[in-house]
Amino acid sequence: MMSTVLRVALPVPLPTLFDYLPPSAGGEARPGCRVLVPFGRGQATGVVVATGVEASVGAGKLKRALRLLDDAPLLDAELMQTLAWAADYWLAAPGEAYANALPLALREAKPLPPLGEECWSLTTAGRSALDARSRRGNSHAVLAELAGGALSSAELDACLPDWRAAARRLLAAKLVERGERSTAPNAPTREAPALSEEQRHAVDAVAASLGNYQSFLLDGVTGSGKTEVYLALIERVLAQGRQALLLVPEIGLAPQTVRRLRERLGVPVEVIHSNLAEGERARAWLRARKGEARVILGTRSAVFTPLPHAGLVIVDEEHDGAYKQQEGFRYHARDLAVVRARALGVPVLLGSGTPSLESLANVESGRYRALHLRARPGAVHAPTVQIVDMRAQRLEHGLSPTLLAAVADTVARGEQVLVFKNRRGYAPVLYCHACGWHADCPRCERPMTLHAGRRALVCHHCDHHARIPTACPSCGATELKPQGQGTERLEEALAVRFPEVPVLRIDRETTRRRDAFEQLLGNLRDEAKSAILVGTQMLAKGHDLPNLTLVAIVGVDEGLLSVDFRAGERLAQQLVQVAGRAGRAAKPGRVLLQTHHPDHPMLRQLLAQGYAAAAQALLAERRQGALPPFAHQALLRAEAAQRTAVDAFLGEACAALPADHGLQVAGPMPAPMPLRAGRQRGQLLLEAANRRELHAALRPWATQLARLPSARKVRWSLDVDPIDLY
DNA sequence: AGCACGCCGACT
DNA sequence: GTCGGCGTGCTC
Repeated sequence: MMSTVLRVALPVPLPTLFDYLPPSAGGEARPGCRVLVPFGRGQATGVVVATGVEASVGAGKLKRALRLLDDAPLLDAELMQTLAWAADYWLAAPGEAYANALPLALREAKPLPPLGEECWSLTTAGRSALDARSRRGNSHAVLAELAGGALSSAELDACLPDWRAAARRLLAAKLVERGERSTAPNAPTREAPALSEEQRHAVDAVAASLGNYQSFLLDGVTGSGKTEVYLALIERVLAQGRQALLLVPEIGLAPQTVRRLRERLGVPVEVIHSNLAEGERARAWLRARKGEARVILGTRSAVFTPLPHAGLVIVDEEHDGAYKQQEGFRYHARDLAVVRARALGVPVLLGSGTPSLESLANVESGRYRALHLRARPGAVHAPTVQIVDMRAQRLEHGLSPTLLAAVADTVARGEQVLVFKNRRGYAPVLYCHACGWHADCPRCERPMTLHAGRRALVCHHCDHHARIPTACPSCGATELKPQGQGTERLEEALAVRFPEVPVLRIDRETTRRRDAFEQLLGNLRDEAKSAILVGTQMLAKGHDLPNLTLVAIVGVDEGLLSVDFRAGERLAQQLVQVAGRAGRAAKPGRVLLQTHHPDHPMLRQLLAQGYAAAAQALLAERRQGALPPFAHQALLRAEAAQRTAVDAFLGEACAALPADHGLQVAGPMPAPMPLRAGRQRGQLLLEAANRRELHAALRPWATQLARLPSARKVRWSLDVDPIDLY
């Protein structure tokens, strides 16, 4: 009889689990518990996946686990099951999937942190030091703040931004001490508004499914009141004593949402995202696991939060690509949310004003139930949209007379304008008027973007910086010209043209500083003054500016001409989201769309019939072309310094596909960007009409890939349901 | 992935 | 004579 062992998932990118003899001391290891094990020459913390199984390796190889780290499973049965499913579905290394589910602080062999909120208070010595004024600067300020009683880290953050270093010194000097206290939620301070007919219908439909799994797609344009539907449902879930998980695509959207949740619900609301300090994140995760946290708001990784009393899962802006992890364990949080909801036996609500074609196809097939919010309660009318034909117009820095006139009208009325251009920098190309040379990134062989303010050429693919040449390196001419427009150039042109109006540029460059963004927009929200905002897609989301009545979209042609089959969908979503910024309050909104392709069918349909119709047409094209969501794809990517290494690996990989796999194979071929950051890139695309077939073929293949000799010479990854083919 | 072992070039 | 380059192999 073979000895029975623990099967452990370790955080290594290997397709295997590892077997260990149970630790000699300590309690019973159960699936979901963490164990410390000897691994290679060192130690590793892993998650027990199975117990009492027969060893898969010879007894000579078996080692004994060192120590059991948890008496009770840290990951409950539902999460263990969901993670096993996820690792299998996305063809991931199981150890990486389990590691991903745990906050970083819990992947170490340390005792669990206390659950309360970290708080700071004065010691007796501290009080004397304060009275004696023996400390100066921030240290004194910290003492003074704490004089009135203990404060949490969050409260200190609010009143004294640079308190941590001082607090650490005071802690070392024993003038302050660190404790914990349980989070006391505030009573709700805000009443729920009356729901519209449509909102009530949506709430009732989902509420009727509470206690059972069912997927819903809530299709509601910007300003239609999706958030109120979420809030009303969360209230119902809380009334049943259950937890709600709300996912948002990015942290930027979290603060306003969390404020709204706390004002309304009067229960502990936890925020979980990757910008949180690791200790805080672990605490929030553990409070959810204990059932103390009742509402969990978070980004992608929050989909792994334990929910012992789950009642509802919501995915806001479900079409957003940020839900897909693009390295390591390449899961899709929206899809995983649906799988979890099924395992938890609770409804899942996917919300978007511009649903993904995947979700629309799921509605069509009956897997999801559709709910609609068509009215915009806050707005009088949907904005009017007008196409501006750029052909044969005299352009001023890329801006047509029509567009400039509309801007002039709007600011003359004391209203605000948003000029949208999805391109940072001054100009996307710097070229020589004499010989046609242009500045390319040496590591990507793509044009470098001119950044006038930074006095540099910057590659937006690899962040390579170069100086701006004074003369053409090819012919020596000094007539180097910026070609095309970025936000920086538009800002400059508009500031010259409208000297009396403040022009604000909002993109990744101008909002480096944390709260700059909020501050800039906050001022605009309060004041009914005219202003011109120039920005990239950062501006497409969230923020409600009641005095913004004109959205001018400058050039969308890149999106219309792209070879990527998802470009049309993404463009339609982006246009609708940006257009939604216009006219949210009492004032009607107007949207101008500049293009060289005014007759493009997708544009025409989007404007004439709206997103739903355009999406149906795109969906029909996808069906026609046997593209996702009507086909299923996996993409093997590889990169290396040497092209030959890439080709060798992809060739071997292709040859290693099982016979009679029944898949469509495209490649091996160069990636759409064949060179990036000095590395040669290639790919192999696999496609099947049937999901099961795809997985049946890929499962054995994925484990084989790691064993290919040529795999050592490249960096490679396998991506199931890739959303970017670049 | 990390880590060690192992065999070939420019340095104290 | 060594320090160290990264090729190869392994991790229960």
